[in-house]
Amino acid sequence: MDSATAREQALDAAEELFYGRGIQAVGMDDVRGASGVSLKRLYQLFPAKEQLVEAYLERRDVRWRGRLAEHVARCGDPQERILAVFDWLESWFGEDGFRGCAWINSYGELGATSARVTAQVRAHKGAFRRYLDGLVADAGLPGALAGQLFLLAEGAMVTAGITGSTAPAREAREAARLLLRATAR
Amino acid sequence: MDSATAREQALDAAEELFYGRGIQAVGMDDVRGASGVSLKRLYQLFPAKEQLVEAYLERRDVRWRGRLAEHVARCGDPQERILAVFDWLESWFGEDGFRGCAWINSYGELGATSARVTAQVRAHKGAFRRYLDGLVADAGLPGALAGQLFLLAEGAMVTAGITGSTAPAREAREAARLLLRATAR
DNA sequence: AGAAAGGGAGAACGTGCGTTCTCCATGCTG
DNA sequence: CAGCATGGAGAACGCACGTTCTCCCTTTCT
Repeated sequence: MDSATAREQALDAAEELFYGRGIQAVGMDDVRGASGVSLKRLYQLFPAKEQLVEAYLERRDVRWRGRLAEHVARCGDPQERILAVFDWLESWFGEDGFRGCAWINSYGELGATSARVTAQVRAHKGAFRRYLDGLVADAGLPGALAGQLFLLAEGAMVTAGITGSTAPAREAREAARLLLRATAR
Repeated sequence: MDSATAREQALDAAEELFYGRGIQAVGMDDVRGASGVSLKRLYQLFPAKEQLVEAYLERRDVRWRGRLAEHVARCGDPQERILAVFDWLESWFGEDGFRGCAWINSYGELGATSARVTAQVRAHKGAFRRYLDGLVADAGLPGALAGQLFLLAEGAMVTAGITGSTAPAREAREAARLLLRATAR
């Protein structure tokens, strides 16, 4: 088996297990079993578990923001694009196996012990925040709105994860709509 | 040493350690060292670590909601009371050792493996949500507003925890103020 | 064909930790 | 004083898991 595909398979298994069960609850042996990549090869590709965790978060970050941006870009109107963020959240919350935001969960698990994980969580949230900044600027709205939308989105992710409901996305969307109207005047 | 005070000392130490370092990163021996309560006694009081964790979350829930309600009750005006929630969040975020919401962090750590912890997180968030429901009803505002305020508060807690800044509380307060004005008419 | 390198399966090693046990000191009861 | 319960200190036990090692098979190069 090719080394690049072994890496992908390992990351596929790691993502499903880490996200679904939590990072600390998953052993390297579980990753081996789910991926079919032997322990020897796993440790060649990722010299320690922490590096597998980092690679998991990094790849998921790229994909997550890509999926969001792709969905949002389908909207032409700048204000609609802002609301489309919350529509996408709703469809994400409804996916099988949804269990909250991977970065918020990772922060809860490892934020106090791993500086690398904390840095990756901050980087991910910073990138999402800047993405919202861009959408708000494109709509010609004041920058302060982006922070408020960000908080709504984060609150929705956390609440959807804990309750298992998609409703927070719609509530956040409605709040965002009101804030847009109030801010645009 | 009295059994009741041993229990309090154990819980004091457990709370500081679990909240500050994460639950899984803290061993029963750490709790013993920090509390001065011997292992034998610890296991008499809490037959397993999970029960110590539950007692920690439960006691913190009562205290957390008590402190919030106490602060909010100092405001006479019903609409001001709603905004006072976010003022209290800001002072909480600024406390030494603040590291985000204990329940959100616990959910990230143990939500996938411990049904008891998940239930306690849901109970805590449900109680906070109902508290907001009450404040909104007292102000004569429509119930849908409470859900939006709840999401703002949750987003602020998560973001303050991850970034270590108190700013999310002010951003959430400003968003809440706008939603109040937009909803009140 | 023979040698050598690579990889898989899984045993082995070391450590951390939840939990229990041993041993001993202390203080109370008859 | 004898005896007994209580509790502390810390060793001991069992297990899980991150990491490494052993053994064997396959493939490839000469």
